[in-house]
Amino acid sequence: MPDELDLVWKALADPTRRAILDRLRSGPKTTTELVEAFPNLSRFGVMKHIEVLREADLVQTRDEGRQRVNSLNVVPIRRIYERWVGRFEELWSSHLLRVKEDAEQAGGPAPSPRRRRD
Amino acid sequence: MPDELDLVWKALADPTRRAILDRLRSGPKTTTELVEAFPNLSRFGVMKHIEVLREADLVQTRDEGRQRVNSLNVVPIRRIYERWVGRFEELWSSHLLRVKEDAEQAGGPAPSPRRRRD
DNA sequence: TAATAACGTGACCATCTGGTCACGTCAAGA
DNA sequence: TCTTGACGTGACCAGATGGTCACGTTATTA
Repeated sequence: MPDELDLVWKALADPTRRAILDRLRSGPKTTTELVEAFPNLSRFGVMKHIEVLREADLVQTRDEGRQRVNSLNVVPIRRIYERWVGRFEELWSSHLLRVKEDAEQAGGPAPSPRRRRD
Repeated sequence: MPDELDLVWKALADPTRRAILDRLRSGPKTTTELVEAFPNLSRFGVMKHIEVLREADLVQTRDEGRQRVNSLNVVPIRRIYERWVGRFEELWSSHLLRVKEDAEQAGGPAPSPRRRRD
């Protein structure tokens, strides 16, 4: 059952597209600026990725003269977190509860929840 | 450039696979139990999805007699949150500052982003 | 106006992906 | 033992995806 965030998930599935979003975190960029950031891809390749991101509403564009400015839209990422990742977050914190002594030693946010002794 | 979490992203890109993970949140399930949850798919279709999830380490399996028990592993989801979503979270909270009133309205069903520490 | 720089479109192709099926293996119970 | 039920493997197919290119349009600037 594809939900309405499916386009977003599909867009995020590609490493190049995630890299583009990473670049846009520091601020809007023109298409050529983005293209130059990926020397191993052609202009069209990058443009296609931008288009996919645009259809997922992860990137918004506005034309400025003869160039196009692409800016990041964080809302869909937030939605994915709220509606999906968050529910699993509850689960991994309850895991922490189960192995509480461990968690309190590790100090919580430490990336060492590897222990699953059940 | 595909990072080591690429398999996880790719696995999450499919709505059926996300649905499987959703089912596993309530506890481990045998393969046939999962198959029965998706009447519109054949057994092999579901099994292929499980295999993809297994390769991404999102699902762990153990054999019990002639049946196989599939259980959820939240660690990769947590990693994705920590290494990727979290960085955008900073961005959307600064956005929140900028359009604060809007954010407080829209923040309804959100599990209140309590984790903001780095 | 002419040249160039920035972007868009459509066609095209190889590979990946989601799905099916035929057939085979292994374990439990009559 | 023989049958049945649960799962696995490999082949196969249609459609999606990631990538290229030739060519066209629009806007700046000399």
